Amino acid sequence: MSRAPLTDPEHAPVSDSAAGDTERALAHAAEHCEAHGARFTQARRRVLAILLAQGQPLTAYQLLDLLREHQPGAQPPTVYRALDFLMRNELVHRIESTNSYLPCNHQHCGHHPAQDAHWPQFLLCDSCGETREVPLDGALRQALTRQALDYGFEVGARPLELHGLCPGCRKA
Amino acid sequence: MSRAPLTDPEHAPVSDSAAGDTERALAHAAEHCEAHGARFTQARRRVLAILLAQGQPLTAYQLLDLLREHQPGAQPPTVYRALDFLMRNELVHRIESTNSYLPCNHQHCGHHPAQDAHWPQFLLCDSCGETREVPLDGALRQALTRQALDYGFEVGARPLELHGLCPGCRKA
DNA sequence: CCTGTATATGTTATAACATATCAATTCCGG
DNA sequence: CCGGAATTGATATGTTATAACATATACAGG
Repeated sequence: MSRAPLTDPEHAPVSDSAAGDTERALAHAAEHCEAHGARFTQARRRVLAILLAQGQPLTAYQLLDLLREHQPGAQPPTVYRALDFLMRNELVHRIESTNSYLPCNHQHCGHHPAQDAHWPQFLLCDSCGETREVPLDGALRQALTRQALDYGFEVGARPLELHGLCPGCRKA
Repeated sequence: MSRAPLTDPEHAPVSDSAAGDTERALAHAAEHCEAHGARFTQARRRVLAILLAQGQPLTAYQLLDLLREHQPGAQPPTVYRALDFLMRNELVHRIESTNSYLPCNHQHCGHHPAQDAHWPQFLLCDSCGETREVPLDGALRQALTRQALDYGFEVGARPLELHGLCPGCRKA
């Protein structure tokens, strides 16, 4: 599993617009937590901020390294607890096939039929690591549900992880 | 991730017919390897035999414990090497979402259009752990490929892991 | 304001999953 | 039999994730 190099979220990276996006996403997360009676603490905010700033999935220990720049005493449970919280609150997704985490882009919220809510799908480039969250298409959802039912299984709304090549890497 | 208790493959379990199935599968594996110039050694045979006898996915370390009953000095690399070999030769699959391994049931071999060969699919019961390998249905494959293409992605033939409830657990 | 209770965090250790490295052995074609 | 390639043995380590327990903080109700 090769991963791209990282940047320091506090100092270096991100264009102005990306930084703006991060701020908006953090504000949205804070609201969302408030609305659900969940506490959006410093540690949780920092972890989400790092993920938003990176723009790519990170492993828990990459996150830990970045978190330690702000919070030198951070330990693995610090990160895993924040990730658990963020996942419970639909703010972060875990990618099982790469043991990594990325912010929810809310593609699957609101704009689609109820069935698709919280049933996101990921397109993962095996060449460059690009990870794209997209809403689960109705036809695909139906085909999935249908085939499982052919064997008597009832599928839950777990994210699908589709591996392949992104547009850029297909040409190259 | 809770896992069912295990039995000793050499002594206890399996009905006569299951034992027969195991023998047939081992014989098939031996042929298959011979045909490909691959060496189906004792260690590899044992690992496959254990997986076949268990009738459920096993983690590498569960396998290691069982393997040690025959081969007390076995170490993690012993198991992982055997698994790598068996996976390269399409005799075993890895389930990413549970870090476990199970024998290929060859559902996806021969009886289906070329596109589906080596593109198996798994139905996983989140309640009892039952794992079923089934051929990838044409409609589903098409829907997958299609949706990925909508975003410019070209999907590869990675197994799908569909979580949900098996027929038995749906009732309960 | 204080105090009980739930929630969150700090800290240490360890569990669970997987690979690197290098030496010794085995297999098999010539 | 010889020599190279594949396999195995053995030790160590890397990577991902959680258990366990102590401490701190938030906050509702008296």
